[in-house]
Amino acid sequence: MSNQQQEPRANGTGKPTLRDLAAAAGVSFSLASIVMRDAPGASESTRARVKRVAEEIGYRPNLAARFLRRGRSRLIGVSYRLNSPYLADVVRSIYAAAGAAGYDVVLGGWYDTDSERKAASTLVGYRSAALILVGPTLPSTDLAQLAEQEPIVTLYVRKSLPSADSVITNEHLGMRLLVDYLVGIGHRAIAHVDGGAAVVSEARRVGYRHAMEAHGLGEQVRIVPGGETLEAGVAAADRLAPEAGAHTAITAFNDDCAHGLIDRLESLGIAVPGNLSVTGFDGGRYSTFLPHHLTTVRQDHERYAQLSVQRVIERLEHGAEGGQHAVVEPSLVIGRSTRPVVVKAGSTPAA
Amino acid sequence: MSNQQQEPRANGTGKPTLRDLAAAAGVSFSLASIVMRDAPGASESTRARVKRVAEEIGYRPNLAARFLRRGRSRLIGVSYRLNSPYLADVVRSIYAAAGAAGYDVVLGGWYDTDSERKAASTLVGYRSAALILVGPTLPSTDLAQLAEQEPIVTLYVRKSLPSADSVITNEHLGMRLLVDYLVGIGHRAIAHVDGGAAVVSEARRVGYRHAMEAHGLGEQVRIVPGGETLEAGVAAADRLAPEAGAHTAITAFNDDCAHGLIDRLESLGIAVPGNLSVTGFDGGRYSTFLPHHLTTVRQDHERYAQLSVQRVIERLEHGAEGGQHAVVEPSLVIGRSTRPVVVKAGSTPAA
DNA sequence: GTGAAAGCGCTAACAA
DNA sequence: TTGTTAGCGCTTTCAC
Repeated sequence: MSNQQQEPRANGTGKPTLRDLAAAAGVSFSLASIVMRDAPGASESTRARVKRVAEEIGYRPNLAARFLRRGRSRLIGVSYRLNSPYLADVVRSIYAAAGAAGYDVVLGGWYDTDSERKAASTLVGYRSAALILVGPTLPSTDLAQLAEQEPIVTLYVRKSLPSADSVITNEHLGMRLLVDYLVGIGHRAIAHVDGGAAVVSEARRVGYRHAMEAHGLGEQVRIVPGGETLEAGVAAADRLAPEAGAHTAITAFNDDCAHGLIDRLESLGIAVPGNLSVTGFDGGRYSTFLPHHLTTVRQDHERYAQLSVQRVIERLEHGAEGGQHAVVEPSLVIGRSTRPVVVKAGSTPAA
Repeated sequence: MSNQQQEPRANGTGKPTLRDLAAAAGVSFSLASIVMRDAPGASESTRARVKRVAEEIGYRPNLAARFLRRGRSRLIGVSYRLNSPYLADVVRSIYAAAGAAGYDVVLGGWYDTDSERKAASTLVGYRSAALILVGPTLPSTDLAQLAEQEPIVTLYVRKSLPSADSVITNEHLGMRLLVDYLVGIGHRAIAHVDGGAAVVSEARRVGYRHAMEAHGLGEQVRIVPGGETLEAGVAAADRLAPEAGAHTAITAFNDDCAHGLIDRLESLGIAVPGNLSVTGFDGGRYSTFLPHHLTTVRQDHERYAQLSVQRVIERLEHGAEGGQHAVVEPSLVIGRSTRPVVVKAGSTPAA
């Protein structure tokens, strides 16, 4: 039918341009543009025809040109650590939330602080309108620099920057849920494996301490050096083994740490939860995973996504100020890594 | 010192442009451009000064403008399924390999076939020079359409398209390694839990069958319906339980399936590896994870990344034809989910 | 509905 | 080293 079988102009990229599309569809350049961006000003029939031709010749709007021309874009840059299944969940939800609000998402993946810096820089280079940094490890100075460029919101991590927003977990509550639960099933001697250099270590440590004190167990507070990895959990187990009898439960810094801890404890002949109850923290995809079925606290990743996107939109569209910090409440998940304290015959449960 | 404290022009985005940078640094527009793209033609001292000023005023090259102007870009689009820790590994390695070759990477995350289609489309919209599709689920028709636009290479999955490249696993070898190992430690009655609709199911199933036949165990071949998820593994365990005594080992379709299988078997009182040995397939980050220490085959994700990037470059820079399929050999990882067959007193090991 | 025109920020080639 | 220039492909405004 179309007797104007014209080939895409050799324009360097080999790909058809809007001008090619207009020619192929027999409409004006402007009309083609109107159709492709779903703007008003074209009849339904033309619209359908142009779209069909676009499909035929494989035309796709050049996003670089579009963004360039549009200036400030409806683009949210999302930077996140590859390789972390927990975070991937939230990224997925950000896609959904942003899409619903008419924003596009551009991803920047990273795996260490250097690559994170580069990823953020690239995202800014794309002239994203705002940045969502998922679990950033960047120091405040870098973050401050980014915050000067565009609104940023950090997820899971709160940095003390006047202009950055954040969505974070109520770490204290999380630890309290865990300790309350353990105390509720009879534990008293509960130790905590610390997160070391991890950003939220202190919050969890303090949360643990407060929760213990709230139960009048201040004397029982015991904090063991640890970290946020499987390996750190393994090392902590070695550290704990000599004093095995002294505790009946351990709150590990996070799920990975708990997994490492449990694995090593069992190798050392200390059964979990038989001899010792262990809890995690995070509630990611793999944490309540078979077969440990960790007792842990779960985070509602979708909520994080919604809050962060909402925040971005408030700042972008309603000119809201930065510096707000939303707090998400975690919830307790009871697994099989904990069990009630067995009261020895003849002894009385402590007060 | 710099008495030309001029504010960034209000250009809509609020961000400094190259022109602002040139003015702030007191150099010409062209020189600033030369410095920012590390092109020859500027003295070291100027270079340093311009870079410093760029830092000061927070100048970042507008990537959209740069790509637009450059036409065909040194940009590789990588589409991958969010939420899969295995794949994130390879994405990370693609970053490294691409970076080393002077390419940038733009990520497209997805979570179902629809969003995968959209992600791929966006990547093309960015005028990426080539596409690496990690574990695509897109049907061949979509892939063919993409392949018309630019070179594509599919990872882990081979589709029968004349123009697409792929990097895939030697599934047959993987299954053979597993079966050989099991037979070597005395197993004869080895069943296979199938992957169902998964793309590579057939290859693994056939690999299993061939390996069994190679050992003269064709009679023992038993294939149980399964799938690629934890849940599928659980269901398969239920299916296998009634005939528990009939097998001494199971090769599960993949690691997730194996995990589900083991977890359910143990709940049913069938110890792994005590009563039954189980193997996985994949070797991702979480598969040889504590505490199952699955016996499985591992894939060298870095190798996939290197091969795919190399392929992209061959096509882009040396005009190579598509349609090549690189095969990566997996390697056996011996864990704790398998153990030698215990020969019952009075019986003789079968021939 | 059309057609013209300006210009987003940049690269790259050129002459000075 | 500099300044100039011509676009990359698109959006958007305007008069027709």
